[in-house]
Amino acid sequence: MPLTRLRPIEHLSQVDKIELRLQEYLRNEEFNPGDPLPKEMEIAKALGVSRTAVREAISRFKMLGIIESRRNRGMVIRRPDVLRNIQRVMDPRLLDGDTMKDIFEMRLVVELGLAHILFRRKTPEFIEKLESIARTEDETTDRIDLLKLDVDFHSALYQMSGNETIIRFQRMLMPIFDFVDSVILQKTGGNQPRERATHWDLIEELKNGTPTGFMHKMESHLWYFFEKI
Amino acid sequence: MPLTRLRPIEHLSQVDKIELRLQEYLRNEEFNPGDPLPKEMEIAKALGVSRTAVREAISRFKMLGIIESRRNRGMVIRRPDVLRNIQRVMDPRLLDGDTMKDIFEMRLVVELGLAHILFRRKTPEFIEKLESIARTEDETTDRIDLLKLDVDFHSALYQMSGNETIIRFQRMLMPIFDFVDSVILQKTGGNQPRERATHWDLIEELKNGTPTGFMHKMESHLWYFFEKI
DNA sequence: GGTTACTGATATGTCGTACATATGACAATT
DNA sequence: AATTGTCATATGTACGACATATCAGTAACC
Repeated sequence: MPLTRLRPIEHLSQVDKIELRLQEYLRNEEFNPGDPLPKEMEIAKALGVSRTAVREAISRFKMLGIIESRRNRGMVIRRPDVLRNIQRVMDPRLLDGDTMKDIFEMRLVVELGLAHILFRRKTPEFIEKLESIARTEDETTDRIDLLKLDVDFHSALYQMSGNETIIRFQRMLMPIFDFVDSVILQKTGGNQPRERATHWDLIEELKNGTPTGFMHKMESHLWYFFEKI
Repeated sequence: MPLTRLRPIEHLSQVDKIELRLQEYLRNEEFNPGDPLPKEMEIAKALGVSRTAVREAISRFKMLGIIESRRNRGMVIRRPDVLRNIQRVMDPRLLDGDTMKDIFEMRLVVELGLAHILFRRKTPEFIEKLESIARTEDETTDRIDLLKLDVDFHSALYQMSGNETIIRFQRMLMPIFDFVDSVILQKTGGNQPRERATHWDLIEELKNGTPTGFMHKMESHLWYFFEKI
């Protein structure tokens, strides 16, 4: 008897269904930030469900930052913070290995692609900051401190991009980077190929070189990460 | 009188406070996917609040995909889908201009950085697909269709990366890309500089060239977008 | 006249309770 | 032994009640 023909019944909870309806309602009605929403009771009546269930569904949209409710005045559409929600979920414990690998690879992609923007936005102050970090690195031997300084250096590069979304993207993914870094460090025991470009090489290229040259240096710098992936 | 010294009183709702407590609880207890959570009533008792409020807070975590509740069996920690939550929020209407600009710039960064991965993962099948799209473009004159084919071409490149997160990242940002594309198209009236690298140039480079060469071509290809930003 | 204080309607916030119901474990039946 | 019945359980849903912040309009006050 071919039971594969019997598709399992979708059984969404009431709240799930309300969530879907609201989502579609929000899309179709073309709400803009600041626009008021109907009252909870009106929505409940319209959907034929209890206010409790509606509140649970709406609470979910509050988590996403799409809806804000002003006590006793009603609810309004909010301008959501795109990255906030990922940040909440960026926990190495909760993600599987493949996803983390992908995310880390994406970091490499972004850092390579960053070159052009950096040359466009670089200033003496930023260069000075990078040099300051590199100098501190020269005086540091502790492995943990060096890892932290490495993070600082790359963070400074993101900062230089001036792109707030990219900066927050990096900050958000930091837990994953840390995790992967430490795993790789553990695997390699800290041994690095000698031909690897250093932070000083990157700075020099940034000061007197070209975007393409910088990208090559960065590629070399990140090479052994590529290898590990 | 310096009223700036008076920090406004934080008045979080009960549910907001519960949300925060749960967040910290989840982090501290080091939950892994599949781990069971205490019952709603137990949580309510422990926090000294009503079950209703607890359910509203938990409902929010269900939105993020961190918690899943199995009817009458209890709640468990779930492996969240990192990008799902952004996707829900990626609505051009809800984002402000600066954020969209940043996001679009990030797209450019990613596409430039993609070069190395592409050379590593390219196959005859993917090249053929790109050529097929480019051929269709040659036979198309309608502006809207061309825009769609352009999207297809770049989507195919993302596909080639084989990185599921990057692919979904692109798919997720599609609404923004579309929006910005159409705005730029409107501004420029479709006029493009003649020296701009074409899709055929990119394909040729991908077949017989180098990652660096490809990046240069891509840079040229995307140049007029850079200009607009 | 303009500020202050009172008052009430309103919509959200919170709670308690009751009941529905899917689920898995265990018992009963053949 | 395998299927079916039962039962306790924890979540799902609903309703009603009250608390309370907020705003609007009104009254009182100097």
